[in-house]
Amino acid sequence: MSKTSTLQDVARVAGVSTATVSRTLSNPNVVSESTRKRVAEAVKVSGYRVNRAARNLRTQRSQSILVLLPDLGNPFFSTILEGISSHLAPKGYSMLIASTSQIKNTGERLIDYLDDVRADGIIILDGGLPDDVVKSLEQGQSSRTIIYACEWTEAGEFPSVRSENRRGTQTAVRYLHELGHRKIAHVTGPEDNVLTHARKEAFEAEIAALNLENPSEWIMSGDFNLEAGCKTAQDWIAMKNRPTAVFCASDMLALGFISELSRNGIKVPEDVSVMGFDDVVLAGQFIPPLTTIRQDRTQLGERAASILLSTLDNDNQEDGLCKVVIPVSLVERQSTAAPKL
Amino acid sequence: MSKTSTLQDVARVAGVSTATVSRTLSNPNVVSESTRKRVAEAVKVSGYRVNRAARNLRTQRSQSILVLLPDLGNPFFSTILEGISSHLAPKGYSMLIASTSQIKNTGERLIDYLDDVRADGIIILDGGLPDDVVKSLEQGQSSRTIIYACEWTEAGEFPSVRSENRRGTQTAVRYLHELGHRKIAHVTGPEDNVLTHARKEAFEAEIAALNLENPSEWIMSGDFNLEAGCKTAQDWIAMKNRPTAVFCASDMLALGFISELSRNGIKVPEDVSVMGFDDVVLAGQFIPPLTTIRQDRTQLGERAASILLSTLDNDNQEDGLCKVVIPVSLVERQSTAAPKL
DNA sequence: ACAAGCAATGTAATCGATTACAGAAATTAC
DNA sequence: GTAATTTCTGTAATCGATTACATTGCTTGT
Repeated sequence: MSKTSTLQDVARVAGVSTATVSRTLSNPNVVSESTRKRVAEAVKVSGYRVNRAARNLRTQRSQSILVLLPDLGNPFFSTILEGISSHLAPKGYSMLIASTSQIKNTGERLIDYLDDVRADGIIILDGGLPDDVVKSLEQGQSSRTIIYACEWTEAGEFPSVRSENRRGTQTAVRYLHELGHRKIAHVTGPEDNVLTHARKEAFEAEIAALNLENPSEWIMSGDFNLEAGCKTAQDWIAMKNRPTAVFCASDMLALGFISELSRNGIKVPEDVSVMGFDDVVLAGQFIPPLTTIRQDRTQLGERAASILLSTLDNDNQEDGLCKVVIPVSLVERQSTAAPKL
Repeated sequence: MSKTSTLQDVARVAGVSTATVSRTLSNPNVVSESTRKRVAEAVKVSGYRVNRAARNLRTQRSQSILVLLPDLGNPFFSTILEGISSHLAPKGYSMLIASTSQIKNTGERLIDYLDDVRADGIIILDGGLPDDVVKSLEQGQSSRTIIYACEWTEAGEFPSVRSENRRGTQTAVRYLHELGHRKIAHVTGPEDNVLTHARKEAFEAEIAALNLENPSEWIMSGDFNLEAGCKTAQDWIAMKNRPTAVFCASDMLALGFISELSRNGIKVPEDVSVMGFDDVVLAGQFIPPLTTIRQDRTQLGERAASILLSTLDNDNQEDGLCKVVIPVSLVERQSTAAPKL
């Protein structure tokens, strides 16, 4: 029916050339006041909308950013997405989403998104991309239009935004120590994850610094999810020499841990103190409310988006490979207490 | 440096015309065996990747779908997204994400995404879009390329995929009734939501059918989140004539409800039975594990995507305004029990 | 043997915006 | 008054793929 009108149509109505219309739209101050009005009017009557496909072809820009997550089903990431999106939308950028498992399955190459003119940049929330994929991304100047958020990779050089994982862990351990705990255990995240390593190393360092007991069974390997928390709680129950406090590498772990203990009649924090990391919405409402280290996930997303956009727009190379670290904070709730005598 | 190669380049290498290359790629069986090989070889050596922007312009298709959510930060939707994405990716479609609040803020018109050639179709997860927005979408044949998932709208005619909200609610009430409860309350979702209405009406209908008591204070208006659950729990506590069972319109509500009760020393299910709706990951791990009505959110997303894609591809008009309803099921856990005598 | 049909390929128009370049008009300089 | 600028606008090339139409050569039927 009424096909959407093109620049041509607007030009005809306004009685000017398409070049003038285009200029009026993208750079109003180079045309005269009068044409500006005429064109504005013509745009209005014809209901003109720029055709993105055409613009994208000509400019070789897509005005959209690809966000890569390890797992779409995991609610942990939604807040980060919110942060990213809130920065992108006002600047006219769209947000494309894909999961890394998808990428692996379909055999798509990430770099294609860029070459393709499907995306102008990529925000990666998954530190676990295969090395060859990362290497291929690193080539050319494309590495500048890629940024890691939350997680990062050691397989290549990319700008990144992350939380203070070390300081957060240190804070947690010290807090437990100050409560009087001397037997502190750690439940880690998944084996091959950068966050897991960072937090585990920081944990061990702090335990050493405080001169605390550290049998190897007190480092329990888990995952970031509830199930792993339940499983490791079983391990804790089975221990002869039980730690009086457990620092979990994620809130979900901690919640699973607590819930499994509770099913076995063990009380938190009376019998054991449990801490998490993240401060997900639920942490404050759990029973008991969870003491945890708060990561500002919204800001994580916002900063990543903002850095990416600024390098895209100004292509100011000086910025270099920036690495931004977002502060974390201790949120004291009721899952922790002084140890029983 | 090495600019990505174009169809022209491939054509030159293979010694054929661009038309032939294009045909080989999109419709291999119309070219001869020998050219097919030559072109395949040329594509490989030149590392050719189709330029999406160019293709999009020519075909007036973007090979991407816009998904609109009410609130990106809400983890409820991530599983639906997972379902959508898993269907889109293998078919070569990308997934664009925007939140409706964004749309309202930036004053963007949704229809533009379609006119724009930014998206070929839209999946809407928010039944609460302003009426004028919905109306504008309904015009033209664009209404066919829009589908509501999970929620829906009464302001226009669109295909949709939803869960059995009525039957789910009925199941919940009957289950509580069979446990022996005669005083059953309902905590609703947010005021203006279609799911809220559907569940509330179904609740009232079933209460009437079972001939149960139904004072107005037993319909408590809430929201879908934890906070509302806490607030309404206060209301329950303040009641003189307390219901012995509470059916909440969402799991988050139920979890908030339970956690607030627990803070006040009231035990679930001993003192009151609480049910939710959704079956979020956490429901099974909460203390106590939550009895709830399970919605298959992955399937919700998958079906929506699959219907949308099939109308896009075949544009088989016969399908008409389909309305798919996905079954729900009762998940019996430990937040419900027979009432105290 | 010749028309008709088919298969494979090439030529060139096309999608709709952006922008380099050029030209016209108006302003300023001296 | 003429040259030099500046300001504004138009012409036309361009981005890279797709595809209608034309062409060529070959098969097939009678």
